[in-house]
Amino acid sequence: MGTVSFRLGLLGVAQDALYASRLASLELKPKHVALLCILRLRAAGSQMELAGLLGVAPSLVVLLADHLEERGAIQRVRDPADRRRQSLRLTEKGLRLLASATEVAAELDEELAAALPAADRAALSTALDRLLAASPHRS
Amino acid sequence: MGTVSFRLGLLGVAQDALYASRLASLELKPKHVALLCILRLRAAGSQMELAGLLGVAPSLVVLLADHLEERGAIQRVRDPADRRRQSLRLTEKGLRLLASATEVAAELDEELAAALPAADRAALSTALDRLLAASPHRS
DNA sequence: CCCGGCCGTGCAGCGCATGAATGATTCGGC
DNA sequence: GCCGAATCATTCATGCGCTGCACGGCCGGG
Repeated sequence: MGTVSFRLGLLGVAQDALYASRLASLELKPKHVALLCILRLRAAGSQMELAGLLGVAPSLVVLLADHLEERGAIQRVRDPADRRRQSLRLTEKGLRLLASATEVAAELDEELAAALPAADRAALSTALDRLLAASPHRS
Repeated sequence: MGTVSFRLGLLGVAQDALYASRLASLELKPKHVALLCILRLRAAGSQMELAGLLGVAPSLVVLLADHLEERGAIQRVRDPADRRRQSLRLTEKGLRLLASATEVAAELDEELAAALPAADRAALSTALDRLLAASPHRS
């Protein structure tokens, strides 16, 4: 199996599971972090838009947002221009929560780095960046 | 989110889902391919061992092996030395099936390569190799 | 020979995610 | 200005992958 995509899938799924377990103490899942991450750099217009960016069904965004709202990490604000839409806003608490989640990911990075020469680390990072930028649901 | 692990997880999960959908025509899932892949380069001693290598529960290996056996891709052979164990053997048909699955993955690689300079491609490949080699369930 | 432990297997349950149905809201045609 | 079609958020029922547990067959030491 010399294919990149297959190995990328294997490692990615494993990494996702690992990250999920480490995230348990924060009572979050990777998908929640992804949502917060998107909100941080581009304030979302609607949940539909988020569903597209995340690549999941709109009904799932509802559940994710519910959980984050209960936690006080985000606010649901009815768009005054179009009262069907809910604009999700990141709160201070949400920003701190995202920082904690990022911290956890940084710890994983260190463990990953232990098995990877510094040169490979940088190359991997830029490669992932470019793939993510070209990905259908970019973030 | 500058962390490598998080982006690796995102892309990996997406790639896995994409690969799964492309694999539908072969009536296989990525986990099946992973199993075949392991069998190809190290003939497995027991299903327990495979469960460890795949990082899944032993009862799942049963289902995966069932499906592959019905397809004639593998054979279950009772280990004569220890009749509790089942030695899984890759058949000719299984080898061809794995080749088809690899072909599908290669097509995905081309699509991936379209968004990635050749230099990055090679760097990504070696990085994934090293991470996989250092991974708890190495294959 | 028997008993504790391991292997494979069947089964029930859990969690994530989807798709269809509902209700509220907006927009376009006339 | 009104009415039907389209859109958004939400809920619910469903499917599916995976796990944990219990059972039966099989091994090795006492």
